[in-house]
Amino acid sequence: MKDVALLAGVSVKTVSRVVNGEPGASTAVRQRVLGAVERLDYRHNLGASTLRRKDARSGIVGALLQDLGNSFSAGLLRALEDALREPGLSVLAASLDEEPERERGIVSDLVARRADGLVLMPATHRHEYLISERRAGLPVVFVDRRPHGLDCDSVTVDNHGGAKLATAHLVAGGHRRIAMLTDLEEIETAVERRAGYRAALAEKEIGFAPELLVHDIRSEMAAAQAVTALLDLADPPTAIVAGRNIITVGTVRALRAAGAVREVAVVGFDDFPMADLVEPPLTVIRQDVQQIGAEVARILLDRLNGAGGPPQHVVLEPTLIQRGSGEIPPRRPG
Amino acid sequence: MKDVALLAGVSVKTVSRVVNGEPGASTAVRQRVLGAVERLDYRHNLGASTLRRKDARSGIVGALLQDLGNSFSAGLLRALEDALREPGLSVLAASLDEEPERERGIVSDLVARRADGLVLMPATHRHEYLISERRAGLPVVFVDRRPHGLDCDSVTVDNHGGAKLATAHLVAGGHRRIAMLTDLEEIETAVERRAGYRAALAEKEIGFAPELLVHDIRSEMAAAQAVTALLDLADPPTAIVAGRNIITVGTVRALRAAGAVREVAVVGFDDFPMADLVEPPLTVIRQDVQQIGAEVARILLDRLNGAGGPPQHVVLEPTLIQRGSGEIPPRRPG
DNA sequence: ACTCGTGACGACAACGATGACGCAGGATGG
DNA sequence: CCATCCTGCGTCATCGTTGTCGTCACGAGT
Repeated sequence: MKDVALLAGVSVKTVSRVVNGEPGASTAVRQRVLGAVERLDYRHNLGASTLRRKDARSGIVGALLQDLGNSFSAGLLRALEDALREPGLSVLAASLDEEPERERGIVSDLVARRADGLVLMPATHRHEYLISERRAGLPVVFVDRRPHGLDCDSVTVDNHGGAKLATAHLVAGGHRRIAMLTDLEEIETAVERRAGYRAALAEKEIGFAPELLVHDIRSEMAAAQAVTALLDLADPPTAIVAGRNIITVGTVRALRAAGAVREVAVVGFDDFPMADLVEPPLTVIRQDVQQIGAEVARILLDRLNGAGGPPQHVVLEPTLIQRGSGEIPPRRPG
Repeated sequence: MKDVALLAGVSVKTVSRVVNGEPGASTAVRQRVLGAVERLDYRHNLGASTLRRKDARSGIVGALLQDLGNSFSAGLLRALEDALREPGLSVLAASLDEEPERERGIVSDLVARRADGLVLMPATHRHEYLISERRAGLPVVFVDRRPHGLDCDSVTVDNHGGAKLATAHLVAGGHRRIAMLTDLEEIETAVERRAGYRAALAEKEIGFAPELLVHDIRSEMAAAQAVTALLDLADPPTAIVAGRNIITVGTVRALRAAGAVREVAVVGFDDFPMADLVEPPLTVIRQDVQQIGAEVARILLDRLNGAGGPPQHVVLEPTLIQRGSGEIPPRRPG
């Protein structure tokens, strides 16, 4: 910038004025400065600028999601990006992969970068470590999972209601032996979905069969193996609720391998792009990622605009999309 | 930092030493400083730090992809993130949506942020505007599309070869009336794929039928409509090469609507998660996003480590994954 | 002619941090 | 006992930019 000032024959402050489009520079000077900028390939240094400025917005928002490669996180990221672009915010995205250490590391990196806000799909279970950041005025919005030990905004989906909806739908279809497959015990959404499943069974007065509730399933392969084992039971399930994206895939794959794809009903949690083209077309519980992302962005932007008030906890209702796999009737025993 | 120094009874420089883990601070002083840091909730300011430092690495890499919500971009982002995490780099991700203006805007933002490097899946067709950045030492790696008017690293897929492979596979299956659907005329990968299709036809001495080559298809719906129109031809195609992810989806949907899903062969470009569960299972040309991402990261890290030398142009070969949809034989005429 | 306002611009300090250097005091070697 | 080195820490300038305030010229109003 000094060089530009020298070449244009003005002071650095004037260059600053021109670069920032501030008033107080005549057209002639402006032209000279812009010419010099061009000739010297000068680039404004945003870091130094935010350092000096009073309000000091870095223009960065951190998006700490579970896995940027899966369609849920990716869709959410995209929705966030769209809503944050207009106000001039950039998104620094990271995958946490359920690793608490990574979460803490990336959060502290973002704090050091003076991010304007954080969107967090936490891998940790306790969030007290964020209290000091919140007190310092950092807006944090939790997504998909609620904060614990920390009072701050969140946008979640009614997992309990969603799983209940799925299970009740199968019961209404005549099923009594309904299995459920979920992720790690310690993941909150998985716990809620299990609870929803049990609540639906209880409401319909169907006994809970422990052997039909399988958890700690972390991959497609694990899901497929679990399903294969379930089918080998003396009294196998006639329907399955798949607690998550990849579990649904593994489930369908196992059913297909067993030739049971038209015999056992399936309802998956989480919709995905080609679910209607699978055979049979998949009935799913859909969480609207667009809407989730838009809500998160709305809350974050409000906070950035100085909105005070108590934390908001938005809970969105998932919907049941019937496509066929969930409407397969139970096989008549014997 | 001043406050911390005051509370700990030392100079700011000493605080700096402790915070950065530099030698030259006794254990006693270190403890006092860390205590003060804790009490005052002091956070290191990375912006100020990189401003002052000589080497001035911001630790940010920009990833400008087409659409973070689609599985190709998302997978690529994930692969990049994984490779860049270890050397301590964060990824600032953005979707370009084929909009040249957006590309320029985001690039200039990243330059102003002093990003350490750029990964670019360009929406623009000419890249001279990056010459000055390159000269200033900014590493830029193009991905999926080659640079034009600029000599810099790139990692691409052999689109011509991939499309040729798909087409030849259908020809080998006995097809003669093979349609191809591609994206916008101006998108380079689409152009290459069309060329590969025509090359395969020419090589097998099959006449090119203009009515079977449809382009400027931008959505699932457009693809579906195009396919429906193709089926209504007097001499409809017996096989279709779908030039892209969403085109494949639209194609399958239209075939299904027409009840022709077992009559017309389909080979799609780009694999996706549940392609084997679709009915019929989809034969596709797969681009290995993991590998692409890893190559991009490798080149970028080399450049960051000061590797000189001429630009590298890595071209990866896509592979044909046979699953069924591409192996449907042609319907016997009449 | 004098004041006064206004617009264009510059001088200077400061944002938060670190590099270069300096200085005191104790350990070391001859 | 002195020269020398090392350790531990402080002082100062500086990174690139902008907020604050001052200066100067010029035109208008009386």
